[in-house]
Amino acid sequence: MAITKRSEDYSQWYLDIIKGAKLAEHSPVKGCMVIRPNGFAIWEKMQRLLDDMLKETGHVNAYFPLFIPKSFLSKEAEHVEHFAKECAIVTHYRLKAAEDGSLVVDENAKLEEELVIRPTSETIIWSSYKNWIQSYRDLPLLINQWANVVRWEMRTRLFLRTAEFLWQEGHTAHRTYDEAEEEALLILGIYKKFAEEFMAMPVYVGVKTESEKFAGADHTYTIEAMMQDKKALQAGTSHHLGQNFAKAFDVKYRDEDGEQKYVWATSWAVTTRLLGALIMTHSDDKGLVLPPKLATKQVSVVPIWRTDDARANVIEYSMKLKAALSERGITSYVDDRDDRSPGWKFNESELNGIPLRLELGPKEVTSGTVVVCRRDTGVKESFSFNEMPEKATALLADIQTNLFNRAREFRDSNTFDVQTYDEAIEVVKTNSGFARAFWNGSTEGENKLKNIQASVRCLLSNDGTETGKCIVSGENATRKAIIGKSY
RNA sequence: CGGGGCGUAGCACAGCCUGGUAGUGCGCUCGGUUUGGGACCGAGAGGUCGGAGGUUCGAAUCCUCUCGCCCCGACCA
Repeated sequence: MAITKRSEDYSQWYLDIIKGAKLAEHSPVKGCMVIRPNGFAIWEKMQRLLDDMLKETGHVNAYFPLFIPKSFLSKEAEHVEHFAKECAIVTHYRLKAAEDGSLVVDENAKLEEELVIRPTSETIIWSSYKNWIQSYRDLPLLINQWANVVRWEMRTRLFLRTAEFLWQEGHTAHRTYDEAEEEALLILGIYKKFAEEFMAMPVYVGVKTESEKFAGADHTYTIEAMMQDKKALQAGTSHHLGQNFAKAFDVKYRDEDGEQKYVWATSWAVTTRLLGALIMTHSDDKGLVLPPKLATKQVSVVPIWRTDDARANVIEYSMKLKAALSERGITSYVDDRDDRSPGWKFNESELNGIPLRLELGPKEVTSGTVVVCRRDTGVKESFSFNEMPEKATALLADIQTNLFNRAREFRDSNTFDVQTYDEAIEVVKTNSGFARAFWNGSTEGENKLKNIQASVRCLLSNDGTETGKCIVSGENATRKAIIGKSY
């Protein structure tokens, strides 16, 4: 059920799917995205689930300004060097009418200090933390915000890299390096769990190389997924910021021993890119495929009739079914529009990724049955009306599992363990997926990969039992790298 | 910023090479028949052919300029 239609032009294909399912579209504003209600509903559900996971682990939400004084950004050297290249800047606060009636910028309303529209909020948040943190008793500080950010990318791509995007960004402060490390790993685990259990998207978990890490971080953890065209997508990152921002913003606390110490920090984020990841992991030629746990409507009920009498009857049964499903916590809708044929409704629910479709016509009413069709496999079955709700629960669970297993098998069968650099190149060049190999983390090795548009996606976690030779330097290495092309 | 491609009806496109009444499919409106995998028939509405200039009796078509979009690279969640 994978993609066949446009595999040679995957990005165009998935744009078609998105358009068909009316999830999003390019905005009149260059590089930006309009998220339609259908798409936003999925994002809202993802937000809710992730927010719950964060709150369960002691995080709280807050909100910080959209505008950042330009000078703040320059306080952390690596940070500014990276983000300066892609900032939108507010320079004036007023327009006026020109002589020809058009609106022009009022040069008298020039800001003394320009404001940067946040590309990320470390700097504005740490300027607050300076005042909030005085004592070790104020730590840890575990704050998250849901917000929009702007990065003026040279090239944008719907969902995956828009000029403005929505995200959650966590910013925490801790007493010790180890405590910050624990936090960064806790979040990494939450991201992995969210991706795999809710999105049914398997991810490789690891650490970024020096050249790929977040600007201003000590080190960056990442979850990396494989899309159906075998390219990698960075799906979430968790950064250990060391004391870089604490020092840049002079955030110190008085410890138990009476000493003034800089705090240790983390930051972490996932974005509306996850919507793209979801689409590109599961969808097929018929349209979206949504994992049941993220589908806002899990079941579509299609009543089928010819006559008005039959119509009243099948709709009554459909409503009963919807109520029975609702009692089991399954969300559904009855598609009783009489200006669309059943075939049209079948196709539409598939386009929109509804995990289960129930068909209910005069035949079923007579026999006391319901036909059910699952989105992931297309398999149709018939169950008695009374056992349907129970079967639906089981089927939804099975679809959730099946989507994950299917995606994992795809990824695993397209990840190749290689022993030499040439083999790794071969894997990437033939678009066969990911190469996995020992890597000692040299920047020189990474630069070689750039020549073929590949990169080290992450260095996998290391249980210490296996060692080997780095495929670039030949030196001993303890970690394996995932190498591939990425979005 | 470099290299390609494309701008024609709400959407997808043909027509351009070789200048001569503005086309097709989907969608939309109306009428009828239909409805178990995107129904069918008939009638109808809808376009300054991205913009400006030029060549010509005549330009969607040829020439020049310009604006915009998409793709590929550098950049990136």
